[in-house]
Amino acid sequence: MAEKVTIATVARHARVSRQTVSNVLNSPHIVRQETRQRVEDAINALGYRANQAARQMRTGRSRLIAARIDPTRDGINGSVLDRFLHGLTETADAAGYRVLLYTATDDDREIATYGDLLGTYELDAFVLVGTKYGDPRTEWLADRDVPFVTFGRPWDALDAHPWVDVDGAAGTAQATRRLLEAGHRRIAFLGWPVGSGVGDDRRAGWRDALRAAGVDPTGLHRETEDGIAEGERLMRDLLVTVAPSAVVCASDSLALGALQAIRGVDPPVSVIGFDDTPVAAAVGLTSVSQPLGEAAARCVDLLTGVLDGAHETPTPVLLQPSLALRHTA
Amino acid sequence: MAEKVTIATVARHARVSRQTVSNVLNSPHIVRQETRQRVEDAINALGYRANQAARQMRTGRSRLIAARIDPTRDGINGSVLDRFLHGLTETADAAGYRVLLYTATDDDREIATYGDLLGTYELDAFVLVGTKYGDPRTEWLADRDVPFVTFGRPWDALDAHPWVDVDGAAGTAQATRRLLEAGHRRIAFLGWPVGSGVGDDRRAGWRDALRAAGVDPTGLHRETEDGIAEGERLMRDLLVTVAPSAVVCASDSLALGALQAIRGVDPPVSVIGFDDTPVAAAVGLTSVSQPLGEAAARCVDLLTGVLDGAHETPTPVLLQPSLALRHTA
DNA sequence: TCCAGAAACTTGAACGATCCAATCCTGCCT
DNA sequence: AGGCAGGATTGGATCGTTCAAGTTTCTGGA
Repeated sequence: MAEKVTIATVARHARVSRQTVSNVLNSPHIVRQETRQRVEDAINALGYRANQAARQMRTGRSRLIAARIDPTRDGINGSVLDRFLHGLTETADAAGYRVLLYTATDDDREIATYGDLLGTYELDAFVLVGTKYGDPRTEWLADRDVPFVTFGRPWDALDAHPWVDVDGAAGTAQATRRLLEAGHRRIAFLGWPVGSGVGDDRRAGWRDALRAAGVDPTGLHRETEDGIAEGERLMRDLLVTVAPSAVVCASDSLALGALQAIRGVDPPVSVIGFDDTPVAAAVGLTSVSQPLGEAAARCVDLLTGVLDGAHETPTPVLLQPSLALRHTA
Repeated sequence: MAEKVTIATVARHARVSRQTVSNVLNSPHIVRQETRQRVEDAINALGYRANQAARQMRTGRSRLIAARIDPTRDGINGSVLDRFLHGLTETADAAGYRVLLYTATDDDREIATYGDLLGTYELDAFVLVGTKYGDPRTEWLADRDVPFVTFGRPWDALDAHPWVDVDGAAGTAQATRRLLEAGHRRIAFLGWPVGSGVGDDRRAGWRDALRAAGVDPTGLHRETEDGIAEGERLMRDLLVTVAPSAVVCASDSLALGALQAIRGVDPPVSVIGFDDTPVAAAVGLTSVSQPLGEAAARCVDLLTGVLDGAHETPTPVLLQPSLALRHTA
C-alpha cells in the first residue's frame, strides 16, 4: 500500500505548514483564497483524510454517536428499530458523525456500558430509544452532562432533556376519525395496561376522538400485555360483551390477534393497528405509520445542535404519524 | 466532572511507571504477580480505561468493525439483518471490538465509504452481508488486504475469502423431508429466478430431497422475484397446473403469498417458508430458521482470528438451519 | 517613506498510549 | 564476597492532529 498520507505530507506538497493545512480544514475563512486552493488541490491529489484518532486526541471529540440495538423482542417491533437505525446512520453520516452500536440486557449493564464507551471511545453522544418513568439511564447521562437525545418522550418531565417523538395520540385519533367517517360508532380500543406513557397516550387519542364525535367511550376498551395471543383473547371478549364494529389497537401485535378473533364474523369488523410493521403490510392491515426516518434525522439535528454550538437546550420535536391504508379499514 | 484518569495517574497511584501499567494491560505475564495486583487495584479504584484514540495512534488499530445497515427492503427480511447485527454487536463486544454502522445506496458508494472509513477511522475489518457473483466490494477489499468476512458464500470461488453461511439447501431439504414424512408426494417449490447463488442453493435442497425419496421434481417448481403478490400469483398457477399438496418456499414473502393463494382450498395445502421472520411467527407459518446469532458469532471469530494472529486464511463456516414448526406444515 | 496594526502563516508543545532500548534489581552460583 | 544472568522496571521517542504563541507579510494612513 502507498505511504501513509498525513497532514505533513499535504503541507510539504502544498508548500505550507501543517497548521495552515489544519486551518484549511477547520477554519477555512482565515486562510487566503489562493493558499486554500493550493492546499485543497494537494489534499485531493494525495487523497488525504484527517486521521480521526489523532484529531480526537487533541480535541477530545470522537464524532461517534452510540445507539443501542435490542435483541428483537416479540419480533414484530424489531423492524421499527431497524428502520430507525438506518435513518440514524444515514443522517449522522451526512452530518459527519458515525453510529456505534451497543447492547445491554438491563439498565445497570447499559449504564456500565455508557461508562465504558465514554471512557475508552470518548463518545460524543447517545441516542436512546424508548424511555420509561424515572429512567435511570437518562438520569445518569444528565448527571454527567453527556449529550443525548431520546426517541420517545420523557413522560414524567417533558423538559428534562432533548427528545423526538411521534404523536401517538394523534395517530390513534386519526385512525378513530377515519372509522367514524366510514360510519362506525361502536369503535373499541385494544391497548396496554394503564401506566405506560406510550400506551396511555395512544388510548387518549382514541378516547378524545370518540368524545369529540359525541360517542361515549366507556366500556369500549380493554387492556393487556402486548402479544398476538393476548390480542385475540381480548378481542373475543369485546365481541361478546360490546360487539364493536371496529377496533383501534395500540400495536400491530394486538391488531393481528384481533384479526384472528374476528375471522368469519359478519359483517366484518374493521381493524387498525399501530406501527406499520412488515407484518401489517404482509397481511393487509391498516396501521398507523411512524415517520421513522424523519424521527432519526431530527434526533441527529438535535444532537449536532448541542454538540456543535448552542448551549441552550433545544426544543423537543413531536412528529405526526400517518395512516397506512390497507384493506382492514 | 472528576479529573481525567490516564495511565500516568494509575502509575502514580500504584507507585510504578507508566510502562508497567501498560504491561499489565497488554502483556500481564511479564509482570510480577504482586505488582500486577497493585496496578489492577489502582485501575479499579480510579476507574481507569485505556484511551482508545491514543492506543490507536500508536498501534494503528481501532478495534472497530464496520457493518452495513440496509434500508429495510421489502420489510419482511429486515428483521434478519436486525437479528444478525444484534448478534454481531454482542459477540464483538465480548471480543473487545465495537460495531460501526454505515449505509450505501450502491456498490460504488459503498466502496467509497470503505476508503473513508479506513482513512479516517482506521477500521480493523468489515462484515458484509450477502454477496453476489463477481462482487466488486470483496474484490476491492481483498486487493487492499483489508480483513473482512462475508455472511453468505462467495458463490464463484469458495476459497476467495473467509465466510460464514447457513446451509440453505440443507434447510429446504429438511423442510421437504418433513413433508415427505407427513405423506406428501406432490411437493412444489416456489423460488427465485435461476442465477442467484442463494436461490439456486435452496431449490437444489428441495430437488435433491425429492429425488432421494424417488419423487420426480420436474415441473413442480416456479420462479419469480421475491414478494408476496408474486408468491400468490405463482401459487395459483401451481394449484391449477400441478395441484401440489404442499409447497416449500425460498422466502417467507413467497410463502405468505402462497398462504393467501391456498386460502379455502380443501384439503389444505401445507406451506413452509424460509427465514423464520416475525411475519412467519405471527401468521403461524412453519419456516426454516437460520441461526443468526451463531452466524454473527462465527463471523467475529473468523475476524479476530485474522486480526489477532494467524496469517493463514481461516476455514469457512457452514451452519445448519433448523425448522421452526408452526401450524402450516 | 515609514510605521502601526491586522492578516497570514510558521513553529513548538501537548494530547495519552505503546514501543524500544537501557538500566536496575534480585537471587543464585562459584 | 563478587560476579552474573535474568527478569522487572524506567525514560525517552513516537503516532497525527490541534492549540497557543511567535514571526513574517501585507495594508493603509500620516
